[in-house]
Amino acid sequence: MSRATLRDVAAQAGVSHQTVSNVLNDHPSIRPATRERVMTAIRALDYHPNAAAKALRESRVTTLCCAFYGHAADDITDPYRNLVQSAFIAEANARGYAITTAMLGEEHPEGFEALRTAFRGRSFAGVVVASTTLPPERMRTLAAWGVPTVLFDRADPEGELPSVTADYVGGMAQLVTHHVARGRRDLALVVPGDDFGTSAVLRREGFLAAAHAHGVRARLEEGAWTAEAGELAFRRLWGGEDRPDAVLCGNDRMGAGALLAARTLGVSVPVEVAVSGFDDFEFARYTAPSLTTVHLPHGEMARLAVNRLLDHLEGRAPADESAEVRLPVTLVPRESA
Amino acid sequence: MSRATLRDVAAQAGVSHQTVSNVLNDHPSIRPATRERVMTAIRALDYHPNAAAKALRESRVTTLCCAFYGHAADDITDPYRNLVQSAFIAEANARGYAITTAMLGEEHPEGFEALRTAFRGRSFAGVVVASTTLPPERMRTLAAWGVPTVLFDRADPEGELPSVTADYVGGMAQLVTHHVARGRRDLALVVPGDDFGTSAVLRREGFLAAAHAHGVRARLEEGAWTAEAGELAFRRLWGGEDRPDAVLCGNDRMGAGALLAARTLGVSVPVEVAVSGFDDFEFARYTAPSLTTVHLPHGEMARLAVNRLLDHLEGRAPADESAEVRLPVTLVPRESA
DNA sequence: ATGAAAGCGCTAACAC
DNA sequence: GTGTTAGCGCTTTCAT
Repeated sequence: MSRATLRDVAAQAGVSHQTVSNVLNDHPSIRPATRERVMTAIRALDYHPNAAAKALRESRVTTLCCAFYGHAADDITDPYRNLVQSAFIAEANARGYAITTAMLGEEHPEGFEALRTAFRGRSFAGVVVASTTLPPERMRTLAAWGVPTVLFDRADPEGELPSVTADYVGGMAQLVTHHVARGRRDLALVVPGDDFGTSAVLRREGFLAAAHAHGVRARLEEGAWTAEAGELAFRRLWGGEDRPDAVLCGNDRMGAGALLAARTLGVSVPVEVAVSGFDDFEFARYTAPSLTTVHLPHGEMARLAVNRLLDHLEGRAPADESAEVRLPVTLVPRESA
Repeated sequence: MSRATLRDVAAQAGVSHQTVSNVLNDHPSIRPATRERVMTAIRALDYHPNAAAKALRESRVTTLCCAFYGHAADDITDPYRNLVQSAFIAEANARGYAITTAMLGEEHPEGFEALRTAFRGRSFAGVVVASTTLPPERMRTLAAWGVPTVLFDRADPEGELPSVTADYVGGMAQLVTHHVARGRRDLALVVPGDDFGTSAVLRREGFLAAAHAHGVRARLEEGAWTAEAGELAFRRLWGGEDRPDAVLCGNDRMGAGALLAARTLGVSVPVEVAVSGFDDFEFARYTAPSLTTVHLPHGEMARLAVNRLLDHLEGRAPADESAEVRLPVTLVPRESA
């Protein structure tokens, strides 16, 4: 039932186990007849090579790790993960690699230790870390550990680790321009504050710069990346005397939360206030009103990240290996703004 | 930088490599002093055991596969996957196993071959297949291949493979009772038709039985598990002369789609028609109106599935090993019904 | 073109 | 208690 080995195949085919190995690895100069005989035996015995033995002998790993970093509580339902992971898996599989997934966060530092152990123990060859908030110290640690890494959705401030990101600054600028073009003059952006996330910082900077360029008022309101945080932030903004006429949210989940708050408070969107998100996840179409947002090419980003990692691992890395690759984004106007 | 082996540690500690192995595996009767010396050497050399060598020697695998089955296009953004996978990973890690993830679907039959190859090649010890639509033939195949399997969200009609599901019938009954209690008398259920999914079949049966018990009208409208399908189904139902007064959807994504259709058509929910979903995903709170639904304990289901698989693999399987474990669900009334 | 020998890093036997 | 021997299943020399 379970195990046929190379030698079993060899015996069955009447050759040495070596020859079987050669057939399997498409070695040149195997006689077609031999090859055929071996293949028949392989099929007859339903032989499948033992991955561990192969890995051990070749000291070569064909597994990649896909690590998500964040607060478990916040991110466990984050819809962008599906898309990202699906693309990782598809792309890695296409290049002959398997994917293991890890969940990382400062609340569970043992996760990092486990990652290190797994890497040193040759359980995976390299990692893509998907996160908007990975602390720079962690990047330094990964680099120091020598783990081949590609950052996803987050650049390395030191420029040491390669990364794949989107044009957050440009996206925010497009959004601000859109709001201003529709007559908004008092914009508020809800984003996490000091969360180590250049992603948040860039969204903030893009927002402030664009608002300034247009000569409109710009203010910031703090909120985590969750729907609930968007809800609370909107309530705070609306609770004051001095209400903005557009509430931009750092992502779509927050946008959905803000829309709920508006609805609960009886605030008409987009008449009284415009609301926008960022990311363009599936349900941005299904909020009421539907959510104006910026589309990030998450699938493409994920494919790119995997390919950069694999190019590095397979030694065909380009010159700009540690650079940040920043993909363009597109404004998606809907009903909310 | 990269590799210290058992023998390096042994040399450093001045013992045989076996002793190091014994220390690592907490063998009885190692002198504390020796142990201490070995541990110091391990730390000094930053030694981490090679997973492949260990696996090869022990012919024991500590990786589990988490396979999602479905139309890639439909399911790639399915929010329930996050939750399920996070729970898989957390639970498996807690018991010392890693998780690889695979995406399966009939459009890519080579995925099944790859799964088989990986299993036979001892890349993973067992699999949890998450799917509402896995065809029974595939179950038979997995069973025939001898892959230790636990089905998630889908029972085996033959009762051969163990499964973890939720009480779809009971959930639908609760939902129907809820609608009827609020005066609805003409209920339509949108679910996939002949999709091999007992999950769909059970939802359908629960619906029909409950409606019949309450003596109200019940009809079926076909639609896949996506938001778009919910949208289209609602439009069809509303396009006819004979409109229902409640539209029950097979899941929340469809429910969100139905709500969008209602809004677009100017139909007031829940005044003119009630709408409900099933699953209770994050955004059920954020649709407008918020979506009445049935909460499935996905996290608990996932933990259970992993534990059943591991109990089986580790030989501490209970008597009812191949049974379906069906978890209770709870009605979550919101604004839409 | 094919076979024999060696060894990847580890653990399970048994000997000392 | 600790060391020696053997071998998990495979690929890489090197002979033939």
